Amino acid sequence: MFEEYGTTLRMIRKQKGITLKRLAEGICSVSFLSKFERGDSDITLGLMTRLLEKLMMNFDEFLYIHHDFQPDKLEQFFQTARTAYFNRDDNQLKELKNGQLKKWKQYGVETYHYNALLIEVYESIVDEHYKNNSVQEYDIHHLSDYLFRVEVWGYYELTLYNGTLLLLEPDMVIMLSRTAYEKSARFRDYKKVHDAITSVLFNTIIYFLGPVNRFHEEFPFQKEFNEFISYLEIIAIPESNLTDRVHLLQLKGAYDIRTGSKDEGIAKMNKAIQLLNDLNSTKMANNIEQYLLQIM
Amino acid sequence: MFEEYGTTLRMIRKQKGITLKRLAEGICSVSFLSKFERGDSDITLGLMTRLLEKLMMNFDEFLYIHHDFQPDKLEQFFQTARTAYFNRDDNQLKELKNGQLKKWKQYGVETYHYNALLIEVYESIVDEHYKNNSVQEYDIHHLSDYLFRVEVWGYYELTLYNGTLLLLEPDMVIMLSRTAYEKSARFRDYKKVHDAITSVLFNTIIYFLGPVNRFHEEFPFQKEFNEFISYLEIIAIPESNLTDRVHLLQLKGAYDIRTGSKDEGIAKMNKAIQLLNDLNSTKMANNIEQYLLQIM
DNA sequence: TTAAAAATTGTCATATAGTGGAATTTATAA
DNA sequence: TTATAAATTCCACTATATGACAATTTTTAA
Repeated sequence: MFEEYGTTLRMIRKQKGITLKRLAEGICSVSFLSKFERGDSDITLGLMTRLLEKLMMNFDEFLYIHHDFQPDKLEQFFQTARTAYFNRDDNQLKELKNGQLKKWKQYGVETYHYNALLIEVYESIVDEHYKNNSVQEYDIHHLSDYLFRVEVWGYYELTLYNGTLLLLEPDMVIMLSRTAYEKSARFRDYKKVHDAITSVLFNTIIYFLGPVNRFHEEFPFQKEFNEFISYLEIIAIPESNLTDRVHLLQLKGAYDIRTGSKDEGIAKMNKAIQLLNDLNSTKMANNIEQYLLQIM
Repeated sequence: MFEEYGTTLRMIRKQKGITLKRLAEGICSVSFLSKFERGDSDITLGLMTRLLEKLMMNFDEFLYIHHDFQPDKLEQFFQTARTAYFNRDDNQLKELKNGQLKKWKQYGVETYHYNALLIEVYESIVDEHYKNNSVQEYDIHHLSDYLFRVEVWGYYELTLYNGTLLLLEPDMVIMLSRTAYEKSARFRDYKKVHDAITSVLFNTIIYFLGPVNRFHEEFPFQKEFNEFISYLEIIAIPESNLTDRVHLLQLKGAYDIRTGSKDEGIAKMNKAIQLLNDLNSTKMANNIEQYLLQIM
């Protein structure tokens, strides 16, 4: 049986005060639209597209309403995974992982496998005494293989990579992040994907800076740092995106400190902290403050 | 004939390295998927939903790719209208309007009429010697009637209202903006609509502040100003949305000046300007500076 | 190469998406 | 109320989306 999209459509149509006959005109027959709206028939993608267009509504919004104001399954998956990760809820992580593994075995579709891998990465960070301690090298290799193969990176690939990059080797991160930047180029005007690209670039830079307890060591990634900063500057941050700009300022400050220009770096980070406090974004300000303290 | 969605699906499937048989498993027959992917058949909405889910892709992104990386028709409409408005291109405005009027007459669907109205509002602002000088009162009434009637405001209603509110009477704006705020509540986790709500609230506040050349007059909208500011503060601006926070700071400054607390107001606006300059958002900083100069 | 396996396409049968128009219900107006 | 029109549903029918399985092409592996 099919989902009863029609009833949702009818609700929307009624709200807009459009009669069934008028909506159908030029698209399909009145009798069929009636049948569909009552939930007595599924509908062809082509017809649905044209009906929604006439109702001034896009597919995403329609499905959001239809699913009782819940995001789509893919976003729900990433969202719950992230939430479980932030809450260090290893039970939920395990449950999520098993769900994906089950689907992988059932259908043999690799993407479910990658999803399980993403969660495994989360698990290994949350639980330090993780059985395997590190995620199977074979699996990681499998995932990066996939990412290299895909020709256009969309929301899925970017979000997947974003969650796993912390566990990859530097060489791999350099190549994959560059690939991510290049192969998502066509999506740059599509907000959701654009945000995902930006996020990948930020995480890449954070990766190269390394954990705070190693800030006294030599910094071998100057070239890479500048490469990814330049991607961000040239393409990703419009003047109006102040949040990302503050974030960038913070990272540049950390870079200065990392490479010896302590005073400059501290000045930048303090400026970022001050900006955030001026705008009452105190939690974000505190985070940077903490970070700065740990570095010093 | 139908659009050949199938070929796009095939491309995506191949990229992900998933075999036709595996994608079809549990959803539809192999032979049908093959036929669909070759463009020899349309497909039911129900099947398509499940196929895309398995490919880890949402509808919006799929259609974006299918339409050669162009946004959907609705967004295109609003986008081109706004662009023509900013460029003061009255030829394009006229063309757009006629397109919508034509569809209105052809189908009798009122939404096309509202779209034409939106553009008429733009025209009347761009061309001061506009024939009717002001948009027909009857039409405006018709539009606000619609907005009052709709029970859930989505992206369309919010964007439509956002573009026309400047020409409405204060009483109407108070009621409609409040309605917009309340009746879009269920969408607050849906980014696109959330942004549209925020934008409506900002424009409402700007409306009440009035044009710069009347800043010396009495300010009769204290209550309303505070009402809409509170909506913004409570619900609309998460800590991470610095751009909106700066914008809010600017408006609070303008409010102070408008209501007599000059020094306080100037201080706030200067702070906003400084914040923007610190982040190299010079165009935005200049805009505020211009605004401040005109007020004084 | 070549044989075997895997993946895709073609053929035909059937379920169901979709149509035209009559019948029914609902809204409108006197 | 009652008559009239408008909107929706019902019904018989057609077109096409979808399935089962055989035929063909492509890939894999020796």
